[in-house]
Amino acid sequence: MTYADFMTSRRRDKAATKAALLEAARRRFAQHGFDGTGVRDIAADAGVDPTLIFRYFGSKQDLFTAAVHTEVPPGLGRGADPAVLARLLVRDVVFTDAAADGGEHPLLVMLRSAGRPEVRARLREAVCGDYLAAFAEAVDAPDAALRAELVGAFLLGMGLMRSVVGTPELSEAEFADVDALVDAVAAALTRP
Amino acid sequence: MTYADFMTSRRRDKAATKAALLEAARRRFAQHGFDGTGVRDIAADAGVDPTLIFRYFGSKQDLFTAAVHTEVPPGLGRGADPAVLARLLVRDVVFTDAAADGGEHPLLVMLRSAGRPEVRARLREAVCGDYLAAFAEAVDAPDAALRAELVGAFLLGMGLMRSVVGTPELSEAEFADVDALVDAVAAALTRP
DNA sequence: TTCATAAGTCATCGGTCGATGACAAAAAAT
DNA sequence: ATTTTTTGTCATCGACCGATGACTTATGAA
Repeated sequence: MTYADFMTSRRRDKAATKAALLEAARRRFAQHGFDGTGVRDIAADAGVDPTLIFRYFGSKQDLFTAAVHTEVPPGLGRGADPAVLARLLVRDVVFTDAAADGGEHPLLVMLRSAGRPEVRARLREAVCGDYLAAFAEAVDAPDAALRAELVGAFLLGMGLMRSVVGTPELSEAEFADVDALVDAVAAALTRP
Repeated sequence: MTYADFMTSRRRDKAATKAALLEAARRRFAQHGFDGTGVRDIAADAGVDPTLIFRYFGSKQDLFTAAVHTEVPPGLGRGADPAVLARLLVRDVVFTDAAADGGEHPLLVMLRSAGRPEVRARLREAVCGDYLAAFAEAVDAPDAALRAELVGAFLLGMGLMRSVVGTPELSEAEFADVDALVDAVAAALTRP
């Protein structure tokens, strides 16, 4: 049931309105970036009056922040094997189903709006703090941090190829198609 | 000698003005994206009147197109070893000196403005046609195209980590620091 | 020196943007 | 049934943006 359908049956539901705005914002921001998206666009997608954005979120920037707020790392335990960590992340964030999960992954959404300094700072924070730290700890080498960043580069690049560049093979691929190759790359980067 | 210095000594030079606009545009677009950059910003950086953009390039969009116009692939010969091809590209496009070369590499500039459909189309064209094709030809495997895209993802991801995310190790690294690791990844992806 | 033209400047337009505050209507409380 | 509070709507503002056309000034040929 879409939000519009909902509004025809039961009207005036603050929580549902906010949720609809958040999902619409995530989609718009992911596709067109922060600057390329207007509050009127988001509101139209959500079937809602544009001014509700300011009432409920304060500003367009605050709505963006709320939309890309990522609930920290999933269940990636520290100290695990870096290669399985990489495969886990590829499965869960790179090959996440954008249609099902209420929009694209926050990291990719931020990536498309990285022109804004605050967004870039938050992105760096999320990538380095939440994700790369786990890798760097798990790698046993003098240049562990560099290797971790290279693993991150590979994953981010895959997400980019799929959702931004739209390269033919990767866009259509399933996780199983790349599992072995991801494992090989992660092994090459984490085993000295 | 900057353009401003030039203007104080010898004035009214169409070619120099166009060049200054192109360089300023490349820098601004790379840092803030197409939507985040105004014609007045570019003109101010170039020390030039904003209306000259329209006189010399037609529109902001046309200036962008001219700024990211990439002079096709460098000297990457077909049929070479994929691993040395990868290292060559990493050295020449990922680790290109943004300060020296008149701004960032066109691919990264486009990446930051990928919200616009025309830009995304041109980016896909450049990535797939000019770069990945050479890889796919050189790889001898049934899934050569997919492997080539994964190599591309790795390179693009590295560029992104350096210029957008600003990850600490990769941002400060020299080509020599990653040469061996890049070679290892390329080998893992291209040798079955 | 004069004058034609190339190069740069100025004033301004219409449109869109984010944001505000006054207002209307629907639920909920009394 | 009346009042209160929540939820959504409307009109509009000031700022900025890309773009245009008329105007001014420098340059180089005659």
